[in-house]
Formats: sequence, structure tokens, C-alpha cells
Amino acid sequence: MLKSCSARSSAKRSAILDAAQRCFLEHGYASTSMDTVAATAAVSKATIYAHFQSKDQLFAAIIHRRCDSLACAADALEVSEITDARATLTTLARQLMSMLLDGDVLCIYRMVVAESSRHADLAQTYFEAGPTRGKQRLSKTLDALVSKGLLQIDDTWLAMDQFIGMLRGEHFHRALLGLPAGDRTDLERTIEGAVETIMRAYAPRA
Amino acid sequence: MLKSCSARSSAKRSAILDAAQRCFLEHGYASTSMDTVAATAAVSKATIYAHFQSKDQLFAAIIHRRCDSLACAADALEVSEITDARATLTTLARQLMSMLLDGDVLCIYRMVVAESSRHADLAQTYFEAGPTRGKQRLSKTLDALVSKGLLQIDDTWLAMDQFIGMLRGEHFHRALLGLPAGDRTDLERTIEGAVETIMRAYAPRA
DNA sequence: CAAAAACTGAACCGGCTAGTTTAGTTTTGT
DNA sequence: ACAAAACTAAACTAGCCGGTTCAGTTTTTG
Repeated sequence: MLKSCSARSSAKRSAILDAAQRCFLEHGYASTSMDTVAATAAVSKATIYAHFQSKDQLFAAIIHRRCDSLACAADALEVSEITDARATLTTLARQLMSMLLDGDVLCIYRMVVAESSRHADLAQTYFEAGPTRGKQRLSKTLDALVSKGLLQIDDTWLAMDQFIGMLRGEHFHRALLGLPAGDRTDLERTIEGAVETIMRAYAPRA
Repeated sequence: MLKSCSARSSAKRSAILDAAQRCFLEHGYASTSMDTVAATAAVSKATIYAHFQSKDQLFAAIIHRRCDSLACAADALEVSEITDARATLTTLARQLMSMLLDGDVLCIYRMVVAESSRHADLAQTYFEAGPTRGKQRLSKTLDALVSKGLLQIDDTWLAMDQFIGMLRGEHFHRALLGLPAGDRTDLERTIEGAVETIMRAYAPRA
């Protein structure tokens, strides 16, 4: 089997990944030097290159790792009891919103966007681990609502896309660009609005 | 008045802006050197620095210029005859979609996102010239639909945000990350879906 | 035509960066 | 205890880039 070398070795590896992640998220890929990563990780630069072939591969390793946790977060999106469509959608919306507006999630998204032309494969990986997987997970909740007769939706994938799209709206847009965000009231109105619109558009016909 | 110096001077200035824009859009800000810009513009590097104080300011000049044209494009969004809500929304959606998915528009958006932490002011300028101005323009069309009794909307700004959000959805997302886009049928379904959802959610009560 | 303004091309500076090397130290496994 | 594996610190290579300078040329302007 591919043993993970010594305990020390893998500890250093983790330290490097942690440090690099922090540096990249804080200052971006291009603006982070390998010396900075080494210093932050309290590790010699030679050790970094013993673990990772290049800066690019270190970047890739971090994105992949973040994608794993993104996927986990996506899988965790769930509503325990489904008895009321409005309540379920609202819970879903709140979970999604706090996830979308999370600082680190925004940072990684920014980086993937910025580097997408140079790291097309990473963009693909990210997209599948994050948005796609999340949407799949959430679509199931919509399916559950449909099968209980609480909503009437032909294409739950499309509906989910619409729901997420409405939630992102201006808030996400501003956050992504680092502009001053609206207050909590504003955010709440966005959530309520999206829920209300979905409710009306997909209400079961009487 | 602030004369634009000699004709030659302003010609060179334009050449520099054009070349820099092409370089930046193609390879990104960080990956474009001033020597490359000079070579592309067929101009000496000293001339560039005679017109622009730094690479940053050259970048800013380009973004501002693009914002002007973005604003114009936003102002051009319009529906001539408003007699039918569905038709109006569909026209609007098609205009918006082709604008959002335009290659250059995507490129500039990617750059603004990438540089937003280092050029917060530019992000602000961009946001106001593009998304905000466009939304204002489009909200008016919604207002017109409301005043004709074709739709019933309390908050047209919110409704517009929702409409745009639904349109962006997966298509825009994939395009932004440079991933293979869905086909035209897919796109058409997104448009129809968004229109349909708005129609249902904001239909005038009988 | 002559002075002023604008441009050229190439050399140059200072600084930063990815990645390597080396010689020596610490840790690990047996 | 001892050899192999992992790590360190620091120097080093080689290259790129933003920005400046300068001596000389072209263009504009009056």
C-alpha cells in the first residue's frame, strides 16, 4: 500500500497545505511566494519541494482538498423534517446563503475564477465538487416536496437552479467583489422573496 | 479646455489602451508585462509611461473605459412595444443573456473579480456601471408592465434581481469558469423557465 | 525653418520569484 | 546503535518585470 511515510513527514505535509491555503486565500495565488508559504508553515523551502513538485501543484492540491470539504458541506445540506414547503425552502435558503457568503468559500471561488483560464481542470473539479454536487443534493429535497404533494415541479433541477440563482442575486454579487454588503434585513428579504416566488410558481394546482 | 495634445499623441494613447485591453483580456492582468503591451501597441515602453503613471493606472483606465461601454450597453436594453408580459420578458431575457455570456464581458468580469481585493475602487466602479445600471434600466421595463396591469409586483427591484439571478444560473456559472457550455436548447429552456416562473409568481390576481 | 513636443530603442536598475543545491542536523525504524 | 529518511538554513541560479534614463529621431506647431 502507499504508506504515508513517517508521521513527521505527513505532519509537515499538512502544515504546508494549511499554511499555503491561508496564504493563498489571504493574498491570492500570484501574490503569494513560496518563501512566504515556507515561513508561514515554519518549514524550509526545500521541504515544500520535497512534497510538491511546483507551486502549481501545491495550488492544485489545496483546491482539491477544499473541494472535498465543499462536497462534504454540500452533502450536509439537508432538512430533517419535511412537512411544510415554505418552512423547508426557508431553511434550505438560510443554509445555502450562509454557505455562499462564507468568507473562505468566497475566497476560493474568487481564486478559481481568476485562475480558471490557466487551470481549466481545477475549475472543472471545483464546479463538480461544489455547485453541481450541492445542487444535486438540494434537488432531492425538492423531489421530496414534490412527492409529498407540497409542490408541483416538472423539472426540479431547473427549479433548484432558479432558487439558487435568486438567492445569489445582488448580495452574492457584492460580496464576491468585496463591496459593502447590505444589512441582515436586506438579506432576509432576499430569502423571503425567493421562497415566496418559488411557492407561487410551483404551488400545487387546486 | 483640456486639449488632447497633438493628434499623434492621442492616437498613440488609443493604441496603448487598445493593445493593453487585448493583452489583459487575453492573459489577465498579472500575466501581462508592460513590454508585451508596448510590443502589441507597436510603441516604445517610454511612451506608455508618458501617458500612464503605472501599470495599475493603465489597468484602471481600461476598466473605466469598458465600464462606459458597459453602461451604454445597459442603457440600450429596452423593449420597444410593451403589450404582452411574456413576450416582453422573453425579449429582455434574450438581450440580457447574450450580454452576460459575451466573451469580452466575461473576461472583464473575471478580471474585476480577480483583482477586486487589490482594486476595490474599480470593483465599485464596475458594479455601478454594469450590474446596477443595467438593473435600473430593466426595472423600468418591469414598472411599465406593472403600470399596464400586465404584472403585479410590489418590489420591482427585487423581482428584477430574481429574474436576472434565474437567468444567470448554471449557464453563466459555467461560462465564467470557462467550462464547456450547454447547448442552445438548454439555454432556451433556462430563458423560458425564468420567464414562466416570473409570470406565475407575479401574475395579476384575477 | 526653427523650436518644442512627442516618440524611439535599448540599456539599465533594483527587486522579487520559482526552483536547486549543498553541507550539515534531526528523526525514525530496526 | 546505526543507517536511512526527512528536514534545515542559506546561498545560489536564472529569469522576469516595473519603471527609469538617455541619446538621438520624428512630428507638430507657430
